[in-house]
Amino acid sequence: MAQADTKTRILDTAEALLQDRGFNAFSYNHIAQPLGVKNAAIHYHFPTKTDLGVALIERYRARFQQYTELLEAGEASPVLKFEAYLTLPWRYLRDGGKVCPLGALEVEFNTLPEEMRLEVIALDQQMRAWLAIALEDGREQELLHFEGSAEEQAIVIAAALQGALQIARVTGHSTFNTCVRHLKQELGLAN
Amino acid sequence: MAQADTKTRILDTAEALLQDRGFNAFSYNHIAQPLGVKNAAIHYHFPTKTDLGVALIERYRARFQQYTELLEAGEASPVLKFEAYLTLPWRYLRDGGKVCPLGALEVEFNTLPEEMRLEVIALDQQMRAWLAIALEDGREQELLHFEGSAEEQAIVIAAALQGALQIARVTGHSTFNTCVRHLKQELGLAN
DNA sequence: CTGATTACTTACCCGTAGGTAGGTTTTTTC
DNA sequence: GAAAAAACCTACCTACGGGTAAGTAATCAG
Repeated sequence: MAQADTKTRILDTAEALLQDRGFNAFSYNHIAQPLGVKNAAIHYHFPTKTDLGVALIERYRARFQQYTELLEAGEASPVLKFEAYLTLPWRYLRDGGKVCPLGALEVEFNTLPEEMRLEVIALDQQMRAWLAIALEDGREQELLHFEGSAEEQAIVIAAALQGALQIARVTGHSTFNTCVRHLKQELGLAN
Repeated sequence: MAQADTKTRILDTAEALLQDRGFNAFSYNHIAQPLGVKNAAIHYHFPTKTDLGVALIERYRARFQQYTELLEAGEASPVLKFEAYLTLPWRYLRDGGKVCPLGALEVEFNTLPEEMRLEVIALDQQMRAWLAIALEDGREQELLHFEGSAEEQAIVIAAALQGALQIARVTGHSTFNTCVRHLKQELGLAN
């Protein structure tokens, strides 16, 4: 816990690799080298790659939790919450054309160890459940407009954003912006 | 070219593996074993994995080409074309919870050799361009309703389907159906 | 000041990945 | 029916994957 926290730097590097290349496409050495450390050092902090994967997803979850708590504490409006949700993939795209971690993990889902799968499911539900509540609140306050259940709407939004991030890799960033604009319009939001 | 065409069976197996586990997560042995053949046999037909990958995507392209030509020949209406487009991911999902090949390849895009990347881009554009034309025709004939350009609409549809297939892995098949229903409604289609 | 703990390194191990060289069998071609 | 081409198999190679054991340097706790 002295020099800039190696454990955190490992997670940071692994996270970037996950969203850049996928979980199966990076190794302990891919993490170790940029940190100027040997791969055994990674094993010291995360004995197996499964451990690392689980820790990664748990950190996403904790971060999302904090993020939403901050929004709740700030009495954010449903519209702001929705836009805050959009900010996440938007940052991924801007930060080197990264992809949504859930998308990456879901594509490789059948190769993941059970422990990681459970975390993926938990993260997916956590995020979409929160979005659904925000959407429902927005509709009740007549700020957002849509038909069907809020859960269904949340699925469509999550799916579109996830897919858009991926397609943006081959078609350019505008793809993502197009999707966002479309989703906003659909919900009756300006611009 | 005698006993059921090994080359085709290799591509079939590789295709299933790609959509089940991703490109980096299967090896020549994963293909060879179910075919009752040694991995050198795969190398005989596809010297490198890149060759195999390129051949795979080219086959997707050829198949889509045939599929659309059939629809054009049958004078399919824009609505039928749109529904035919929906059929593709729907089959993937039914066929063992597979994922859209484009989604899988895009997630791993940064790990793919240049030759494969070019094919991915070509497949992506081929599919979305065709969809866009169908959508535009549908709007002109007042069968489909949407705002903005058809290309943009095609992006949103492709992204949503792609993402929905992935999310369906952790949330169940209904996720995908929800998205499809939503997209149809949005275009002004019944059911 | 010492013993224990933390955070590593060095030096391995084994399995698998993609790939190759050369031989063998089967099929085709003339 | 012989030569040639196609479709493999055997046996291997090297590189890298995840992972481990044992040692070391530095810090910390009493």
